[in-house]
Amino acid sequence: MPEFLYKNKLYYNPVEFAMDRIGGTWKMPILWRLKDKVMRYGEVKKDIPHITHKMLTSQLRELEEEGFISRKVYPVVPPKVEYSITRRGKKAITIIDAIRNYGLHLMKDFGVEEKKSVKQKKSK
Amino acid sequence: MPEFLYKNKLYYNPVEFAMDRIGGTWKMPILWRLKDKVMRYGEVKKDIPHITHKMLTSQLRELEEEGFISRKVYPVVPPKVEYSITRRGKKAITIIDAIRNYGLHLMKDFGVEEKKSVKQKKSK
DNA sequence: CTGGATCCGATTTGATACTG
DNA sequence: CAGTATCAAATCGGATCCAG
Repeated sequence: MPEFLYKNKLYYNPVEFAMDRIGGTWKMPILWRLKDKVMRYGEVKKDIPHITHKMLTSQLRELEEEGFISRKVYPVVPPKVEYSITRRGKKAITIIDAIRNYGLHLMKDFGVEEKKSVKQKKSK
Repeated sequence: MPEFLYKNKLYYNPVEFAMDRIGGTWKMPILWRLKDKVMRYGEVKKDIPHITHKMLTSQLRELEEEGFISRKVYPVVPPKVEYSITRRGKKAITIIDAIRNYGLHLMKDFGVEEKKSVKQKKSK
């Protein structure tokens, strides 16, 4: 089994490495929203209603540090900050799209309905 | 944003649903090993050296409960248990393969060597 | 408006001991 | 050999307050 270190953490396979970069609950949803538009902090926050302030800032920070998005600060008052996707981030969109489609397939397979406020199973 | 319930947990998108089924540190590596062969508990354990006994049993249990693998117990002493991949698990292999390839791409992009050599850490 | 820091409970994971 | 139980450590996430 291949194993390697990155940022002082030991990884056992490429899947784990990829998931540490763009995995977790929020990174993919954030990247997905930035895939074809520049957005301000508040816009992203509004677009992902359930994310907390703490999680959004920390996840944006990590995505920026690892080069998936870029951050542009306008020196105005009040502050204005715009986030946009980078080339590396665009590459991630490809796999996110694949995972998303697989997720939709799985939901169907498990009989889960993708509808707001509806919590029932589909009869087979 | 679509949202739905499954097993009393609230999901906000298909990606999150998929990752909850086959994500985490160990599920994909386990499925990957079972993709074309039947293996006993001890064989999987040996093949994934760093996984702890507790994590392997719990992850195998979850994968079984959600239909990605099946478990066959031989009523002998000492116990013999074989794990094999199901149709649903095979479907997962497709996306795992894609994520794995993306991970390899990312590693190259980040300049990480897929060898047991110790790579230099980056400052945060 | 954006972001950082702190407290703290919840969840996850590892180590270890025990069982048939 | 395969699996279960328990305790403790580590990590994660939410709420809240402060700052430029």
